[in-house]
Amino acid sequence: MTHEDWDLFAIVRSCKAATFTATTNTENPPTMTSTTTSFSPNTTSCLDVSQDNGSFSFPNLVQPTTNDFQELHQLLINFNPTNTTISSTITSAVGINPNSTFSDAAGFIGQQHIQQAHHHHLVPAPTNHSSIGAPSTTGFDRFQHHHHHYPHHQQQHQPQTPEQQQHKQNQPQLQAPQTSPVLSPTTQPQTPRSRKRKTQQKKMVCHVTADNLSADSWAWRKYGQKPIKGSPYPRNYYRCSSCKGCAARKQVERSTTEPNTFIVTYTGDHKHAKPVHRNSLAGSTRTKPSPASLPETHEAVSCIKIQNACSSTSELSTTSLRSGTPENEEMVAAGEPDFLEMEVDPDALSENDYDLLIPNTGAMSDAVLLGLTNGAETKASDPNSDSGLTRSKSDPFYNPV
DNA sequence: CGTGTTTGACCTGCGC
DNA sequence: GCGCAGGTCAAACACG
Repeated sequence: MTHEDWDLFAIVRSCKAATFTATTNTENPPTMTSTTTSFSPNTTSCLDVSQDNGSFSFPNLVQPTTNDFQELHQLLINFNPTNTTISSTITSAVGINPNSTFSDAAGFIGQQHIQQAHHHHLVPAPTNHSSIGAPSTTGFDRFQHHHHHYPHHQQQHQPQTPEQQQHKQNQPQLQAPQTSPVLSPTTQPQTPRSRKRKTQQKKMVCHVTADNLSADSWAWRKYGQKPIKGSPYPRNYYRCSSCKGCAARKQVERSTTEPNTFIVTYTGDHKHAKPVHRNSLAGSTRTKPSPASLPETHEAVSCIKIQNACSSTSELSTTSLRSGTPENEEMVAAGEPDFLEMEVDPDALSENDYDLLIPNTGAMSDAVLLGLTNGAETKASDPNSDSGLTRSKSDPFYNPV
C-alpha cells in the first residue's frame, strides 16, 4: 500500500489552500456566481456533531437579531459583497460549498446563525456519528447534521427531549458571552485537560477531499499526531495559531473507507476574527521540493474575505496580495479558475469592502502533499506504543519533510 | 528571532 | 484498579 505521510497535513495548517484550489477547479468547476462564498457539496461535507453548548460563534462578527434569517442574509451579503443574487438556499450563505472547500468551515461555518440556517435548509441525517465512514464522491449526501446537538436549532424549535432541554439550559443566551470553559480560555479553569469536556464539545466534522484539504483560511499549528486504532492513518491535531489562547482545534484524519477523503473535525471556537494575514511563514516551508517531486503544483492565491467592522483594512498588507508564488501568479494570470480568485483581485476590492483578507499563500508544495502518501502505516499498528505520534526517525517510513 | 513541525512523554476518560 | 486509547504538552529542531 502506499504509505501516506500524514505529515503532509501540515499543509492544512495555514492557508496553503493554494495547492488544491487549482485541482479542485479542475474537477469541480467553481460556480463563480452568486454563491461564490458557498461551499459546493462536491468535495466537502460537514457534519455538526455538537454535543454541547460550545459554539463556533464569532461574537464579534455575528449579532443575532430577532430575525435570524434576515440577519443571515445580511451576513451573506457582507460576506460576499459582489453577490448580485443571493442564493435562496441558506446552504450557500452558510458557506458550505465544497467547491470552495471547507475553507471557512473552520470558523465561518461554525457561526451560530449559520448553523441555524443550516438546519433550515438541510435535511438532517439520522443521528449517526459514524456517517464519516460512508463518504460519497459528491459529498453532498454527506452533508448531514446532528440536529439534536444543535443548541441554536432549539431556539426556533421547542426542545423535544430532555437532552435538548438541557442543552438549552446550558446555553441560555445565543449572544451571551461564551461562558463555556472550552470556549473561554481566559476564564477557563486551570484544569488543563478534561477529556470529558472535550467529548462534550461542539464539533464540526467535515469531509474534504485531499485537494481541498488545505482550503482552510485559518491559521493552524500542528501540535500532535496520533495513530488511531482501527485506522491505518494517524490523526493530526491542530490548534489555531492566529491568536494565543484561541480554543479552536482541528483534527485531520484520513477516511479509512475513502482514502482520498479526509475527515476534518473542528472543535472549540475561534475567539477572534480571521487573521488579516498569516503569521510568519517561517518554518512553514521546511520542504525543499524538487521539481521532480512536484508533478502537480497547483499553487494559487486564494483569499477569503469577510466583513469585519472592527479590523483594519490597512492590514490588508501587500504580504497578503503579493504572497503568491510564481506558480500562483502564473496560474491566475492564465485564468485558472480559482474558486476564490475573484476575491483576490485587489482592484475589485475597496478598502471598505472587506476587512479581512486571508491569503492562501501557498507555500505548500505538492512535495508535502505527496509526502502525505507515504507512511500511512504508523505506530497505530502498535497498540503498545504510547509514543503514538506517528513515526520516528528510526521508523522506516519516517519521511521528514 | 519568531513561527512552525516533529515526536516522546504525559495526562485523562473509559471500559473491563 | 488496570490497561487502553485518545488528546495534549513541550523540548528539540527547522526555516526564513
